[in-house]
Amino acid sequence: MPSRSFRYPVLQEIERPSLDFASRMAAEVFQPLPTVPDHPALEEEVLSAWEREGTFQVLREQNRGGPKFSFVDGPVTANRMALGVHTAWGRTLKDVFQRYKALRGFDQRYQNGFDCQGLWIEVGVERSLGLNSKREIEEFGLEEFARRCRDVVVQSSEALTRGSIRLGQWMDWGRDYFTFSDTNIEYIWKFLKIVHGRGWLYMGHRATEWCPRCGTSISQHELAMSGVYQERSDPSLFVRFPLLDADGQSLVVWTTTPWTLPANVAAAVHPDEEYGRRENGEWVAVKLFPDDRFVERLPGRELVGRRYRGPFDELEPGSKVEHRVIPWGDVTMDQGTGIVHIAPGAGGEDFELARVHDLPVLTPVDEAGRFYENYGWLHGLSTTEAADQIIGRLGETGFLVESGLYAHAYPHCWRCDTPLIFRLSDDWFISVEEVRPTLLDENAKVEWTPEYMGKRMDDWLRNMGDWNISRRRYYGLPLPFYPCACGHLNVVGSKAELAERAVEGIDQLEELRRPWIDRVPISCEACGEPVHRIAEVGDVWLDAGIVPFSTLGWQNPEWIDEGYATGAARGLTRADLPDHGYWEEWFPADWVSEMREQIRLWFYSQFFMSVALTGRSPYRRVLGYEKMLDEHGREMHASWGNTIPAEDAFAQMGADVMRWQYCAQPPERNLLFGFGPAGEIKRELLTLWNSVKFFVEYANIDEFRPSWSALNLEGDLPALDRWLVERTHAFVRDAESAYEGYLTVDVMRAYQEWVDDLSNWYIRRSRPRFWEGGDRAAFQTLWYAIVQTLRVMAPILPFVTDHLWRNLVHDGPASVHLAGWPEVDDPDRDLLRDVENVRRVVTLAHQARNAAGHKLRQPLRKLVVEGISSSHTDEIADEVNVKEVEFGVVEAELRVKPNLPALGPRLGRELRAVQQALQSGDFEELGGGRFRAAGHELEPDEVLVERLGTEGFAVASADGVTVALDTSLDDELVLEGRVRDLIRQVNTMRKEQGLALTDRIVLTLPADARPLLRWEDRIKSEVLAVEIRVDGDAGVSIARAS
RNA sequence: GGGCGAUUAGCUCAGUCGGUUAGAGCGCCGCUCUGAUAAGGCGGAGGUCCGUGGUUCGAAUCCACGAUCGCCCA
Repeated sequence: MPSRSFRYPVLQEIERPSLDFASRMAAEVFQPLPTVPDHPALEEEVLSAWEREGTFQVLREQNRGGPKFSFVDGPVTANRMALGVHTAWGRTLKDVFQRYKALRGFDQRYQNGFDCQGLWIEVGVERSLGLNSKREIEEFGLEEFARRCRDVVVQSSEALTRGSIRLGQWMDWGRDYFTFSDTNIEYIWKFLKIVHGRGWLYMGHRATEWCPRCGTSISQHELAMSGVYQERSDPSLFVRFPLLDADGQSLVVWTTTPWTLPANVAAAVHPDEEYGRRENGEWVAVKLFPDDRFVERLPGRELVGRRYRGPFDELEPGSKVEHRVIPWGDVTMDQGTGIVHIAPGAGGEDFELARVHDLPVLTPVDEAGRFYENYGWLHGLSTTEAADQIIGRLGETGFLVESGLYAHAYPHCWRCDTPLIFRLSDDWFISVEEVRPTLLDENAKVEWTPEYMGKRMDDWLRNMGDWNISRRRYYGLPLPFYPCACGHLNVVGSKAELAERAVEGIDQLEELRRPWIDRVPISCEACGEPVHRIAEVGDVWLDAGIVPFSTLGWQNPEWIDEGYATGAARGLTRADLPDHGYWEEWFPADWVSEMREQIRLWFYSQFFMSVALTGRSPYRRVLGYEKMLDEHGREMHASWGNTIPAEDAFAQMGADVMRWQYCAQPPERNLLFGFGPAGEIKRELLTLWNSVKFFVEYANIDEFRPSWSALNLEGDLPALDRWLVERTHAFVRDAESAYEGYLTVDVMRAYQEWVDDLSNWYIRRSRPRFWEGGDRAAFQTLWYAIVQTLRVMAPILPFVTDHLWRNLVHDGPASVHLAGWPEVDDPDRDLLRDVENVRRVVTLAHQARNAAGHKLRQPLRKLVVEGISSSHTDEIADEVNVKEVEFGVVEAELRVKPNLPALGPRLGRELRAVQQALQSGDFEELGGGRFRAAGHELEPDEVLVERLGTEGFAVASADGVTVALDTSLDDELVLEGRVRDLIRQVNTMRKEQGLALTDRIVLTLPADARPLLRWEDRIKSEVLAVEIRVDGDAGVSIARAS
């Protein structure tokens, strides 16, 4: 191939910070590397270097004014006292892409956020205080309770920050947003007021999932959190409802919630399904009991309207109800009886049916899930306590047909794990109907990775109900709703408005929070009478969803330094409240990333709020990722002992290894995280480490001094060096497109292939050039390739890359993270392909050697290669240890195979005959690479020619390439083989005796080794011997020369 | 019940547009190379590509039906 003049690319020169100048000048040599890196130790060193040199600040300064990359961090709930390895996954991804964008010169905000309110925090405090109900919290005192909650946030945010820094995450620590700041709360108030202005806000009475322990309803998206649905056994009851107008006949219903039976008002049948009456008078759906005998059959619609006696009509609420049969198209025929017990006060769909059919609504249990007084003997019992008694009672009254147990997935409270019940409650909602079409349109513009997550969002947006925003709790956003007896709903939109309209109590308002805010009544804007706030607090996802507005200063007229640090956040952060111009610059986010369950949580809440306020999505692009499991694929549970605290992972594998594990993971699959995979990763990292170690050892010996500023050398490079440079450029390009696609897994794949090429081809091929020294091109090329790769991998492995960078780059940027992204030319793909071919040939030749039983140390005469050509004959000869490489026809039995992609379309059905003829050797050679078989003439590009073995040759074939190794030996070859054996033996001895690479020796050989002295010079130079002595019948021995 | 996805070696997973002998890593066995390597290379054992049917010269790949698992919704 034509020699190609190579030009080193000009690398971006960046002035390095002066504070490091002195220490750089002192480092005159490369620091020798230990055999194995101690990741945790070197990471601590790098962390202190970053700290000492202010590397992150320098980076931000360097990129100031550059193009903007807007990332908004989803807040992490500040309730845990240590970083978890699953949180570290997300934080790693966020950090990787921020670091990548920083290398590309992007200006970024780097604001971290904490979620500070809501049940998660409350429940933790309740536990630590030993409180177990809302009543006990109120007795404890809401003021002190609020302070305890804040303490949790303070401690947790410190712990999470420490862990994140250790992970290598670069954020603007100290300017974090805390969602419990008054500023954040005020922004939500503003949002709610706008929403109210559009008429979307309403108080609804509906059945919702309810946690009896927390005493609050649970929203649809809280049900989406992982761990909510758990397997559980419930009673399975078949219950008889006697028909009033037909003696001896009854409807049979099936239920798994006995406690709802006292609230029964109706029974639903499918109007179009067939129902049958058994001999004993029981009506059920025919389809569900196909083997039963029925004395009468009716379509469901003819049962509609019939009245029956309720199961607990002896209790006051049931006695007042006229129980009847209603039609319902959603009655399913897969389990139960086909007749559904309807209790509108205790079931979601039941409640909807009550509206349609104008049914009475019975609410059997209170906030704590206990029966109300008018339920007589059930009064005060919890739903589970009541179940047994209800079943017993049904047995006594003859209503019970059958009882058993039923295992199913049942929802539990996402925080306290209590089984949820359905309960009617008054909750505040935001209607979504009007904005739903815009939500769908906007979501279609968002680029989701993986794509199916966007579809999930779309499904959710299509099907979600109105947003239940109220919670009957304490430590949360105070909903600014002041309903007046006059019928007017006052919604306060800001602290200033509150102060203006306050009737009293404004002076004691420490924070916009219960209990202080509840002491501030305002005057009704309609009638002027004093009105009080409702007691409810807001859904935490309002807190997180407003972040793209509250932290960026939306509609804020003037920038306020540290203006975000208000209320409970005062003293915790120095975050500013920017002005509206800033918001315009940074909104919407270019990219956000969280785990998949956030689709219905944070991805949704901010999306909803943003579309409501601006008509636009708050983000352009999303990276979602799946779940973390242990290395065997099981869920991580503290009780199973398979959780890994991030602290342990930092100490035992190191942050880079963790980050590798996270980044090697395709986001659409669950991550199997653990120490086993970490061990593999450590081994893989070793290859790069050892490559650098190799470079450092010989560069020190050779006193090689790379120069960052003189990288733009011109001139021809030896072919192998040119190849490594092109190979590295190809890697840079591949990594670049992987990063741009937000797929770290592709960066890792490209890196692993590159390292293999570096270590198992370039370095292995080049070793003698480094031993001999003086080959500037070799050192320069290896240095260049490693240094470029460090830059590419710096976002993923920020510690080990910087550690190596600081050792290798003496006059360039002080840190790899300040070095920018390598600018490279398009790689020479022809050259890369050529070397790939060489490696294919070498692999085949090694196979052939293996088959022939000749060790690689034994030189052979000739290798013949057919089916491929290459200019790299010397390299092949050297790798295969043969004297001669010949490209041409292998003199051996032909094997011809059809080239299917070429022949298939042309021959169609005839192909099979040709294939068979070729396989059985029934073909004619026409010359020029053409063949005739089964009556068809085959062109050269329509066949693949391979060769089978032949006398005196070892042959190997694959994919149309054949190599034949001449296996005959002569005295000369045998002698040379012995020489190589000896060299290897001596070098092993050198190593065993601990000689330095540069030590010279005196070699003593036994007499029978005398013939080897024909190669004396070669032996001397390869084992660094100054003298070879021959000494009778002693063995081989060495001594260090003085 | 509806939707989405998956099912490939002992384990974890690749497998491009339908194409020749279905691959990798780890683990196991044998051999080998080594002057950076605790690595590397070569070979072996190990496969009902979930099943059935279809389309096609040709199916792990496309289509249909079914099974199992996971996730989401109800």
